[in-house]
Amino acid sequence: VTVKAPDPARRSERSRQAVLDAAIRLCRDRGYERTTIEAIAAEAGVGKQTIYRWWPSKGAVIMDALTEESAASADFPDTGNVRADLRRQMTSVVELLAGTDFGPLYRGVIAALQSDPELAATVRERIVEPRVTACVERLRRAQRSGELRRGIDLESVVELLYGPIYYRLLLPGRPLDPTGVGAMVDLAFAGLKRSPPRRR
Amino acid sequence: VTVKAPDPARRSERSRQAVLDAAIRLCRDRGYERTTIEAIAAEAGVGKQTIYRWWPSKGAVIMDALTEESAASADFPDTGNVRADLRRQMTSVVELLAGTDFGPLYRGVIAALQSDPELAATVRERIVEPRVTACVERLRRAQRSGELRRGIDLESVVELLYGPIYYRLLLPGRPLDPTGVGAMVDLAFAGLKRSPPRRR
Amino acid sequence: VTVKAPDPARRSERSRQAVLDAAIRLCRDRGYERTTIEAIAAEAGVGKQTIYRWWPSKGAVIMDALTEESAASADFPDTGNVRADLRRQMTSVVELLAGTDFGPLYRGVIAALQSDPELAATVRERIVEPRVTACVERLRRAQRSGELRRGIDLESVVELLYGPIYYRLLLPGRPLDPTGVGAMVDLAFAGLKRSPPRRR
Amino acid sequence: VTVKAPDPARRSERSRQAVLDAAIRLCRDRGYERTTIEAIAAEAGVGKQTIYRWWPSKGAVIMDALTEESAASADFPDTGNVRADLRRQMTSVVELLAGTDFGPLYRGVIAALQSDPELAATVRERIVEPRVTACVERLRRAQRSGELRRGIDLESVVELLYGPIYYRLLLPGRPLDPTGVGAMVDLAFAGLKRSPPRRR
DNA sequence: GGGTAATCGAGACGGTACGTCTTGTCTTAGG
DNA sequence: CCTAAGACAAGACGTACCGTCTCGATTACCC
Repeated sequence: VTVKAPDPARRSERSRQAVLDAAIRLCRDRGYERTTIEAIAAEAGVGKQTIYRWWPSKGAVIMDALTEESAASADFPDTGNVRADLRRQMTSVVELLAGTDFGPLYRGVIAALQSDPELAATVRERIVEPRVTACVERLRRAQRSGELRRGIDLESVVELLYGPIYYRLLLPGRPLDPTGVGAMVDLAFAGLKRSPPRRR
Repeated sequence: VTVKAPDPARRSERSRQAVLDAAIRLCRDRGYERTTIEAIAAEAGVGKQTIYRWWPSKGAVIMDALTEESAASADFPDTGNVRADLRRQMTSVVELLAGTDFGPLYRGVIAALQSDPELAATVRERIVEPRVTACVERLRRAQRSGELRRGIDLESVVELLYGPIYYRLLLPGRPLDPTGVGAMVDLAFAGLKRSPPRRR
Repeated sequence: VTVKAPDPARRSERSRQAVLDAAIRLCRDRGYERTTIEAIAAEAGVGKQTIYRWWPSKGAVIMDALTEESAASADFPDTGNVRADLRRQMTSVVELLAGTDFGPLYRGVIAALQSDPELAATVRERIVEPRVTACVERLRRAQRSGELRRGIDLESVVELLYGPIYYRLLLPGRPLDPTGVGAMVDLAFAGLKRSPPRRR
Repeated sequence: VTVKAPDPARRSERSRQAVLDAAIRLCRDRGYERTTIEAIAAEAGVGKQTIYRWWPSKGAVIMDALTEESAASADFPDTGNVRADLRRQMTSVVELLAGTDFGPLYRGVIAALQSDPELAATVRERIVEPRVTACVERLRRAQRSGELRRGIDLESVVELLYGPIYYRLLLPGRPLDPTGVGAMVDLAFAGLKRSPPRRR
């Protein structure tokens, strides 16, 4: 038995926009958790069925709304100085997460994704992977040009760079702060261990 | 009007245990999200009121259950070799998160905490802060003994170490894997940048 | 503003038949109440609009289907013996109601008509009145020929004859049974009261 | 597997009354068909679950409301004159059906019962059978005392008396009219056929 | 050791949202 | 212009849980 899929050609752009707008508006007003599909439909002036027809879950709606409003490209700058480029990129990521609606909404999506494999897949494909890939590529270029050590796993480097950001986004304690991101990148670059004294 | 607080002395240990056991059991069977207070009460053979009397939320119950079963101390080993100690410690953390029930439950708690400040505070106090503090102290000793560079913010180091773990715990893509943790610690120690050639 | 009436000349006979057939089929399978316009359209391979264009309600569709398949005339036999004619006629009515699909469908229509004046009017015109009129006429002839008492309201007689049938059709308890109809007619003819003893 | 039945001892009389009142009020205002369980719950200030817990269907609620407000006994008067007693009784039935809220509500219940066997059983037990039984008993006494012919099936007599009432209650055409009921009873008593001329 | 007060299991309660279903209208493409 | 198809706004359906409440029936403490 196959589920009858709706025909995307007949989709009402008007309703789609209304739903995404309403979702953003409600999340802003009452937060992700207290925003319901029921309320989104009412706020958007749309039948609930229209939402269920085109999105599998509330998280998916918010995901769409998120990628709609900030179609922020995953592209990395490449000025030839990888550390400067990473500082700039990570700082702008944190500014987005800490300074706009994006942060709280994204936190909600990540929370939802813990128990929603379909949403997890969407987030991976649409958010995580593109950025990982772009970052890895930038790092590879830096590695080739001798800015980075050889023999290190670049995906691990991505995690070393993004990990602390997610840590502060999702765990209570020190909330995200764009001003400290540069130092974090520098720390990752320099490493923890004491440099051996240069021989004179 | 003061809220009448229940008297802890009269609390039924039997019920408390039954609730925590039932919570763990249900979360294991159907996952955090699909576990309800209703079901915990039924499974534990306990009145719902008994749960609401002693815990503020489902997340708080799971938190208690979690800290009950793994009263894993936050203590850090100190063998004098900080890199080895960190490798051992981080590896055992990842083993707990990836190899036991703890991981999925903890993911659920972190998801819930995104919209529950009270739970967030509990997690910070009972889970995050003790470990951060213990880690910072171990790092400080290492810094004093010259194993670590001076002038680096130790809390940031903690985030650099734990960040990638939470990244892989909470984001879809590469799930946690205890075998790679050591390399990650090494990477953080060595840093990304190419070491300048030793002068001859 | 005038409602634009559809042009009957352009009506698709093919669709009309498909709808009526599907309606009968679905009512037979799942009963009147659980048959929906949605399902009729799907089963008939017809757009919903096509149904809404030509029929005002589900009840009207079933009404059409009913009068289509059993175009049973309302004509009364007239053999000169009114009691025998009524016995025959009422028995055949009950046989139709109790022995075919007609009964359950008709019950559904009568149920629907309680809250649908338009359907009520249709049923009155197409089902009830023709039969009442035919019955009254037959009774009038009987009255003239001296088989029936004079001075009795013939419409009331019709109700006395049909009433018990509808009673058993629509109320739970004794369901309709064609074998008892003759006795019922006899009872109506003879009346309840004890005949005064014939004088000797 | 047994369905867990709610405990009637814990039932809230307050809610029960509020539901029945609201049901009557809404049916009066918008009719049986357009009254929804949703609206009854809202109007009564009651959770929907409370309705679903205690009643199997909307029809059952209305049934309760009906038998609540008119706990009209099924008793028959017995003055010794059966025809007069029946005239009085049938007239008061018709007055109830034609002159109060009872009529429209009862029509709705009978409509619903056509596709709801459980409701049908309730109506049979609570409305139909008691009245049939009471009527049969009164008729039996009349039969014994010689007011009625012997050898006639008394249940059929009940149908002969009530049938025309339900006919006019449920079919479109001549609506119920209390003033004509007496004549109808007389007609049933006298029968249709011309009395044989008394011999001189 | 008897009174009394709080906790306990149980589960009904007023609510809210869920995800589904159907209604009757509207839109699109094809004949 | 009718048709098949089906998206749409609306809103009721019956279910699941929420957090509060009201019951008796145990406790466990105080006098």
